Amino acid sequence: MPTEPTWLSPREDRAWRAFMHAHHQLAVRLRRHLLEDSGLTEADYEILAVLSEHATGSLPARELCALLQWEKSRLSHQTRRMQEHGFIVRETNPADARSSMIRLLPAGRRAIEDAAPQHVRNVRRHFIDLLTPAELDILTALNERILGHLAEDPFPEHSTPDEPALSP
Amino acid sequence: MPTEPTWLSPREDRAWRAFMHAHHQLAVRLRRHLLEDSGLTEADYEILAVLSEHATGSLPARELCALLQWEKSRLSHQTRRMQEHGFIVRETNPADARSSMIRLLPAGRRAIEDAAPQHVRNVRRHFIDLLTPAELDILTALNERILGHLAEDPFPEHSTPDEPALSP
DNA sequence: GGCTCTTGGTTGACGTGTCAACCAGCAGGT
DNA sequence: ACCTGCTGGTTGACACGTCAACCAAGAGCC
Repeated sequence: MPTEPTWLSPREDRAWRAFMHAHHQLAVRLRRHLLEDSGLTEADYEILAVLSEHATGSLPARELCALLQWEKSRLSHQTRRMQEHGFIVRETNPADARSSMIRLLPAGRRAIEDAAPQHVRNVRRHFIDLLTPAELDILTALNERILGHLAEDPFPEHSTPDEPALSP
Repeated sequence: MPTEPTWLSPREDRAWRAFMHAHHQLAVRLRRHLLEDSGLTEADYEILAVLSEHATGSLPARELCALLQWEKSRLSHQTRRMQEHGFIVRETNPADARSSMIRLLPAGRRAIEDAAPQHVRNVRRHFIDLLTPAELDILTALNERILGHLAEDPFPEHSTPDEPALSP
């Protein structure tokens, strides 16, 4: 039987490059627009978007992590910076002394409310408006298939990094 | 006339999230595989791939920049690191004393030749194999449309950063 | 109560990418 | 020749994300 070819065919290669490139270029463009007309980073925006969608404007860090699919250390660094900018505060959770609550401050709410409309316009301009509704649905289906496959085929976990597994 | 809605519809939002997420998750996965089974970074891989495709194994930095669509400073940092790893050397270009040539070293060629087959397998496993040829072509067309739009609608250039435009 | 295990979060170090500044060398005009 | 501008490349400072180590507080069990 023929083994799988080592290389991608020109057509496959083109598909692969287009896929990676399109996303990357689009992400770069949107980041620059966002930063230029609102001073927010993509990371800032994501945090503020999630927080502002929650009535209380306050979430445990753990939940933020889960919603954003971020590593906890990344969230910790990011929230420290945002606290210095006055967008949020980290306060201790009375229900669990280990946990910390991330609370949206007025400055943070103002920032996201100022930034969001223009950002959404840019998403439309560079993505949504280029596709018919049917194409949009196809694209969603294919991308979700890729995501689904990644989810059900997890990365081989790195044999717990904490305990160094020594024999004294 | 109805103005454009400020927010994305649920369907649009889903499409947008799937697009961004699928690419990001896939990129993360491939980076981890690559690093784990060949010790190469994505950036290393890209450089080595381009160099190894050229018969001479040597290119002016400027051309590498253009091929990879990288910033020149990024290339400079990256090539310095890779020179320290012994994958490449930077040598002066006899034809133009400003320019520097990036030359692939044997260790670099060995590295890319060892890494490529497994990397291609991973691209197939997590991307190509999930799609029928027809779907692959559709996806290519849509992604290339997005790329084309970005290309013909360039980011408003930042009023030349170098000259500070002062009035003495 | 004590003992261990787990969970939630922080920190520091490191590799990477971007930006602005800088510098040397080429090119064009006079 | 000279001056001016442009081009190719390097550097340093900074923001970001990942990893491993660490710490403190809960949970489970004797």
